[in-house]
Amino acid sequence: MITATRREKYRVETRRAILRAARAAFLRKGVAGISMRQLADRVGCSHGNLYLHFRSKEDLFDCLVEESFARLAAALRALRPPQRVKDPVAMLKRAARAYVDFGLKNPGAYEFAFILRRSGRPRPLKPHVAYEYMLALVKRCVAEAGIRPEMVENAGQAVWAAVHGVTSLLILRPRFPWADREKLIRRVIDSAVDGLFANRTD
Amino acid sequence: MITATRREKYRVETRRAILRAARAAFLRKGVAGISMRQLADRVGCSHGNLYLHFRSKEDLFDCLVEESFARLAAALRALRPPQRVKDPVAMLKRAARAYVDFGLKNPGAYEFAFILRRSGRPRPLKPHVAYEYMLALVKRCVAEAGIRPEMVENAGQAVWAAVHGVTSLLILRPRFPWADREKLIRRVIDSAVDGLFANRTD
Amino acid sequence: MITATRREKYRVETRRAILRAARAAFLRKGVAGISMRQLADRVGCSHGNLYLHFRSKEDLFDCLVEESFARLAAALRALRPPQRVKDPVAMLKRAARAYVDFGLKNPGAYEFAFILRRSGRPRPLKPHVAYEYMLALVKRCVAEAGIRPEMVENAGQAVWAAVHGVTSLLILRPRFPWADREKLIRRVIDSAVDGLFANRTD
Amino acid sequence: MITATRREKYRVETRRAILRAARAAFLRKGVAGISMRQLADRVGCSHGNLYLHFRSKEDLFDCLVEESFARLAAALRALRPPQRVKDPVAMLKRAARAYVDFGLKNPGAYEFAFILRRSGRPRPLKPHVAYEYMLALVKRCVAEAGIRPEMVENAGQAVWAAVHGVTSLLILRPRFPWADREKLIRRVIDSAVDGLFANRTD
DNA sequence: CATGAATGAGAATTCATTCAT
DNA sequence: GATGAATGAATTCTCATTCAT
Repeated sequence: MITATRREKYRVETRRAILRAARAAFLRKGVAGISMRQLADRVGCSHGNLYLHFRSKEDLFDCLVEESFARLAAALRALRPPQRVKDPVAMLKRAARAYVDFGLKNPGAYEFAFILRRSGRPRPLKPHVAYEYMLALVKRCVAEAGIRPEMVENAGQAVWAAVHGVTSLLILRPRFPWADREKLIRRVIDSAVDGLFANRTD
Repeated sequence: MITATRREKYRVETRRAILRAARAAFLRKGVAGISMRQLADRVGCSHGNLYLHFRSKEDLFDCLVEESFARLAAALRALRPPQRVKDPVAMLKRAARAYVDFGLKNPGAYEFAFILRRSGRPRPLKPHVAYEYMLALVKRCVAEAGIRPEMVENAGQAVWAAVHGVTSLLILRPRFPWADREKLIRRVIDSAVDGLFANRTD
Repeated sequence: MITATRREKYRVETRRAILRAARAAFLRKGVAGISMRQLADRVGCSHGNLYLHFRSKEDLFDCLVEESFARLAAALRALRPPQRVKDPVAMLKRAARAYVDFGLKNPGAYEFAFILRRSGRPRPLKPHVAYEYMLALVKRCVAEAGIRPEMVENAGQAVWAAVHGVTSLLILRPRFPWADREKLIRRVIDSAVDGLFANRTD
Repeated sequence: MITATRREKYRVETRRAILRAARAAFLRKGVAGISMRQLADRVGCSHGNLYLHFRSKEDLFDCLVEESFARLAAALRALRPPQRVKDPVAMLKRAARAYVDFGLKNPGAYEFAFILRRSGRPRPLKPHVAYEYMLALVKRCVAEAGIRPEMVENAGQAVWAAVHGVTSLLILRPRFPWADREKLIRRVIDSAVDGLFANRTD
């Protein structure tokens, strides 16, 4: 029925509007810093309405986190799949860059996904698409360089650590007098990736 | 007077007990997730009592942060001062390592210093002893390598970003299947520091 | 819509009930002597509910003050407008009498308007309809008597002071052994008004 | 014993210091606006100490009120006793003026004595020295003028009402744009006193 | 005598959530 | 489906008061 479809569409739109407003509001004021009432005001609906779309504030928060992961996955999927890459080193740098860019453009999502703790319950041990994607690229680099196969995981984790470091610092301390964000990001990525191919004896 | 001394001692002990309990509680539940009343319960005193030692919840949090910075500063002061170092590159690596080690041994302190936010407002811009210490070392490296003086700050920040990355990931995700923490730390540091001396054209 | 109207009506009723209870409670216990919780108990609703109608306790108090002024204004508007009065002296006495009568018939309103203070801060400078009305009458008397124009304000304030004196004393000290309230009021007003036309050299 | 005397002296001094500070503080911030702690700070002693001199905050307040009455009585006693006055009319005006001056110089005391309500308990029906003093003067005027003896009380109350009016208004509304306080006071008093001798038929 | 640590009741206010309309 | 009035628990923080030292 058309009516049902329309309604459904409307429902989805409202839900999206809520999520969008919540993302922005939580980002600026913090999760605890925004009330359901204030959120409803920003959405332009009654606060009671929010409960027709989300069971609770926590549920709304959970949806945002999930959405965040989905966004990050999409950002990485927009790059060429690792298997078809010709220059894996360059590609690894581009992937790392995409990761950082995602974090800076979606700081709220990044915080939800990689920084914030949920009060009480332990963080779920989800596999990170991002990490797995970079790991796949690192594997592709094995042939090209002196990376011993047993070091692949370690290498991938090192790259992840570095990019996470620059991303999270830029997000958490936006007012620190960073010399040049652009150059900083490039340098961190270059060092981390190039360092993979240095001769190590450990 | 003996009485005064005893009182003072008692005061300090209570204050410490509060700080200890607050550190643990804030870490587990988040700053916004614990109320002064709950905190008082954990300390074993009345909630009004907390306000005899700290002007407000925010003040209490700030004290924890400051304490954390002080601990980190002490850990770095145990190293040789930058001016007297003979091999600054090696020293930079050792400093970075000390930084990571401090974070892993004092995860709570590290979180307070570099990860947690006061609810809402951005944290004031305090100088980081850690960053400044490493920056001083990077400056000492200028003569040795191709670091252009105007890039010193950028270089220091890149090193900080990398070490912060590995430290915070290891703290926040202790159950992630890290391949080898020891090697991971070394690799991140080596890459970050060695990367400073690579030829760049940016 | 009927529903909306009903709701609105209900809202207004609740608001009125709160104002009524607050007026009584504040008068008996003082503004600082009644808490929002106690007030809610007297109204018969939750204390949270009060905040749906008034932003704060201060706001509630201000509404009561404003209401009082409005009532007094209405009482004076029932008299002939100053411009059309033929015998301004008699009219001034009648206005003064109306002022006193209002105070005695609405002691609560009078207290809110002219006696009670918001805790701490001085009350904002509102124009007093009562004072302005009497001032206008005094101006009309200028032609008739030896009141120098530059003394008009002073004269008006003197009349106000006298009528306020008798009104407030009768309200605040109802059990004082007043000889004869009626004669007292008349005497105070007569003296104050007649005194305006006495020859003074100051 | 000398020691006991000295101690007693010290005690009295401290008590006085507390009363002095309390009078000033209550006046500026209101009774509910100052806490015992803040008061102790202003006195320069511990808050616990206050309780060695006054059983409670209310007790302290009561003492202030009593002191206020005593001060007013002293201010009036400084004038010539009514019986020995030669020109009772002039003296009545001077007494009225002394009353107003006392109020303006001790606004806190005046508020305590004549304006404020105690929460709950009704105001004690103490005889007012001030009123009685003025009443005595009015009696002395009887011979001089056409005041019928049975109107003496009424006349005295009318004068009191007028002077109370100007005093309390000047105290409660210090920011009102009074034209000229000095002339206002004089006019109110003159009108009230002179009005006593006007021919009335009531 | 004086101190000040401690208490616990209570202040104003905000919040997430429910539910009759 | 949407509204918004109502709730009551929870929040931070202040206060008068007590009492061991």
